[in-house]
Amino acid sequence: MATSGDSQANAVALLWEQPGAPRRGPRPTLTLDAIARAGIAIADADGLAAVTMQRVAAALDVTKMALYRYVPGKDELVALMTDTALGEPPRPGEFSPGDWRAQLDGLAHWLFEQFWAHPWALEATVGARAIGPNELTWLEHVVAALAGSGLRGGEVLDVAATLAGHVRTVAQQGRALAGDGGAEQHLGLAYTALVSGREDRFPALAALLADATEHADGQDQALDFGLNRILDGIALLIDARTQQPPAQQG
Amino acid sequence: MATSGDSQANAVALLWEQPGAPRRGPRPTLTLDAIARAGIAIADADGLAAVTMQRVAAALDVTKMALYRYVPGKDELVALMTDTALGEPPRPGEFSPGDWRAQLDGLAHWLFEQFWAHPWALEATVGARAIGPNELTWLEHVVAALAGSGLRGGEVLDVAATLAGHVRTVAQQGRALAGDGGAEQHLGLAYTALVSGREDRFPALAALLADATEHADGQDQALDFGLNRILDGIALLIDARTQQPPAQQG
DNA sequence: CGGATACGGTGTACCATAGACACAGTTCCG
DNA sequence: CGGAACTGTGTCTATGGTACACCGTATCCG
Repeated sequence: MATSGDSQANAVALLWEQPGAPRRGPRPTLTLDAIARAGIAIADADGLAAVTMQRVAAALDVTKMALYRYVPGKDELVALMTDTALGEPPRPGEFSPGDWRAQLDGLAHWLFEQFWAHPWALEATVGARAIGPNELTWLEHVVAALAGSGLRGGEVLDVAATLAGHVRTVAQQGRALAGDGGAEQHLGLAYTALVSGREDRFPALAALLADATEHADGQDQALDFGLNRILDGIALLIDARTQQPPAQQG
Repeated sequence: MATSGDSQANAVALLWEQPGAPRRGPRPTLTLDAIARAGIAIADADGLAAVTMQRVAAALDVTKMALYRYVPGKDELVALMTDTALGEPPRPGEFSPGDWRAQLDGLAHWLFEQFWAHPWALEATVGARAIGPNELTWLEHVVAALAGSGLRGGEVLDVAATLAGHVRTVAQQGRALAGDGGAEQHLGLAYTALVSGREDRFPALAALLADATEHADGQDQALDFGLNRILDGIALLIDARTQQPPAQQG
């Protein structure tokens, strides 16, 4: 399992190729989808570290070496799991046509739900990685929502990145707390434990925590708060663009 | 190396405890800082996967088991590396006092530089993890910048999360391209390769890419673009708050 | 219809890695 | 000066990813 190498290229091929089939020899017992789902079940239950070739194979009643007939290696298996777990994003254009803000909001919430349901997907999508069909479809919908907004191409991609980044962060922070110990319900409490006894070193934080612990807002609020700030900022730009000669050369 | 367990608690202790010393027995050959720096050098050069106890130990001319006298395990070593690599954030209040926007902008850029210089830190900071002193200091500065802005405590933390999330995302996307193959200079090119031949499935994306490939904006622009949108959105909220009876009970 | 040919699953093996444990050398305290 | 605390080392185990040879099976071609 190498982080480097061209496992990325292999993963791309695996994620994008059709299951179209030259049939010869014995019928395969497994399918890529079944393998992915077995891995997802393990990762959902016990985390990404618990996903070993051995365990996935055992869940499918084959030996681990059998898996290598379907996936080139573990990296590619994880990439496959990730895109499968994501699932196909909804088409927000059908529900709120013309309302880019509602569409982006919906897409962000959907993405959050996926990361929330499969927190290991956060770990699986750091560093250089292959982009799967479902992930690209999500991006397609974001781009479609912003078509005709007056934003330039690069800007649209940047908007998508900003949205995805925020969703990831909130999902991660929520899971970092609810995930392992399960004891701490709010990020503030984790900070409070660290700041406590070091108020001289973190005065602003200490003051904030002393005042904020009562009306703790959960991760839902954290998602919407940042999301609304980001969408406000985008709206500002779009408004500026649509009231001017569109997009001066630059 | 277990992702689960209470390695988090151990890491917290390791990151926060003073090197204060009961001295007896032979003088230690190493220091936590030297170990962290050896690990950082390896991770910078060959990625996080290349950081093994063996290799870190070899770089310090000891056996790998000697490291276990200093760190409880590899997870804790990585946590230590991460906070050490981050380094102490600058105090933006000294340079632009009273200007929260300039301060947040500076803090975000600083964080981006750290992640850019140590891309493995992105991988090291997913999932449940311990928060180190430098990371908390960064948060302290963000909170200090927003003190007196009229934002509520939870909202301030959410702002910090949004900023950090955006920085992480941009750093990650930039590295995902520049990192491994080094061939692709812009995210758009990676997308183009995938969309190409599937224009029917990704029409909006295809149109965007066809039009946007020339004026490609690098990761610097991606950072500033999203950052400005986020800061615009925050400014909107702050303005609204400061022009009204401050913070109706929520 | 019968081999050739591909293909799928298995068993065995190898290597790298994280970590446990007992031991031996070293320094300080009383 | 003797023991206690501490440091680095050598050895060992378990686990995980993956290569390879083998054998059985289903399909294709003549």
